[in-house]
Amino acid sequence: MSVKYAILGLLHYKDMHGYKIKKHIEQNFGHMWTINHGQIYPALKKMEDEGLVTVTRVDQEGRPSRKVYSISEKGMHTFRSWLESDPEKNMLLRDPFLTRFVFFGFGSKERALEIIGEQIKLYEKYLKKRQDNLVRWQRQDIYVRLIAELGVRLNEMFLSWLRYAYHEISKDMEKTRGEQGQQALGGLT
Amino acid sequence: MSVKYAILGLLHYKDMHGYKIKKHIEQNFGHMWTINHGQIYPALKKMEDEGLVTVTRVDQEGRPSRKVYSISEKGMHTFRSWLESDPEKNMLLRDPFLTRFVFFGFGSKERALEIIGEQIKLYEKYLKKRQDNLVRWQRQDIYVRLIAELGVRLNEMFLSWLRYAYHEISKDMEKTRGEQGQQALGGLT
DNA sequence: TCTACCATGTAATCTGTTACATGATTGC
DNA sequence: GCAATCATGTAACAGATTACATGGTAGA
Repeated sequence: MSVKYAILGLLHYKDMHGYKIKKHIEQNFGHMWTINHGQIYPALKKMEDEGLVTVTRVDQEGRPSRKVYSISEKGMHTFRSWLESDPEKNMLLRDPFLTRFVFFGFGSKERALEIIGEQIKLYEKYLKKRQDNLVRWQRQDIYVRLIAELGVRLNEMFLSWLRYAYHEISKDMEKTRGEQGQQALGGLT
Repeated sequence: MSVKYAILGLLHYKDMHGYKIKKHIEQNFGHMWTINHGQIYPALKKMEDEGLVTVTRVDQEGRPSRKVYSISEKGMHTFRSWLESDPEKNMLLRDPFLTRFVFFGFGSKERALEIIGEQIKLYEKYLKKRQDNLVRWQRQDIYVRLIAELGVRLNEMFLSWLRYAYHEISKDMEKTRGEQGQQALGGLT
């Protein structure tokens, strides 16, 4: 369970509660790691049972109370042996937008441009967020800073590709104006 | 099941057997989609039961025989309604290398550089493959060509980041020569 | 008034990974 | 001789998503 080790890693920096862990991952590592709250709460509970973390309930005024977790000695050892051992696993990646993109040739170009336009807006928003991160992480741990830089570069590259794609498809649409239906299908390898 | 729709999409181009589908995805879409054969064979079977595809057994000399799948009318309709409908799902992304990278500060810099060096070699290999794809897809369907371009750009960006990271960490190592242990931990948000 | 955000949790379901199972051929 | 590639499949397990469940506050 890589979620487990990732949480243990984050708890090295500071104590956190489940909701915060999720927000933190989205904010800082969204370009390399996605997560649901349905994974975090059961994971934290299990880690508590295993003695890897300890909990303190913190009540708040006007807000639901938090369960703040701290890493234990045992948790640190567990984390360290994970960090030092282990052959790398494969990357897991599923991007529904790109999966659809491949097959845009079987639908209308107008719809394709519409969907690409939405992605552009979305990634413009992400880019701002990641640029903020970069500033915040500038004087911190070198690895976290490098990860933030990757986030910005990745986002910039993806945005520039999206705009290029938009442009290329528009061009192609003008070229084939008057014609209709699908393009000729290429011969797949 | 996005695996299902992706297979239906591929079968629009040409008939394929399970093993080929896997190879094809790895070769052409590895930068946006990873897959195991343990997903493909059961999916194909299920799709056959649902009447989305038809099968033909093709015997070969000196090799195991293949089960070649073709998309049916029903399969095309199913695919088309998927393509046109549907709000986008979230991206699923898990990169074990980057997850480890974030926490390299808790291990040794030498080990970090070693692991980064391995990734550089790996992505140099991938880059070659993706550049080959780009040439092969140059005159094909615009969307597939654009996806191939994304693959190359993504790979180039990642490689340049890896080299930059390697350099930055080396620099940092020299700066702190003589000192030992970990860096100061930054205050997380 | 309605949406978004804060904050936790569980259960059912859906997906993905790994190991087991088999076995021939090609290239180093 | 050994590893990789071709080719299919299943079963057990691990991991991820969604919906259900609850409920207050802040801002548009």
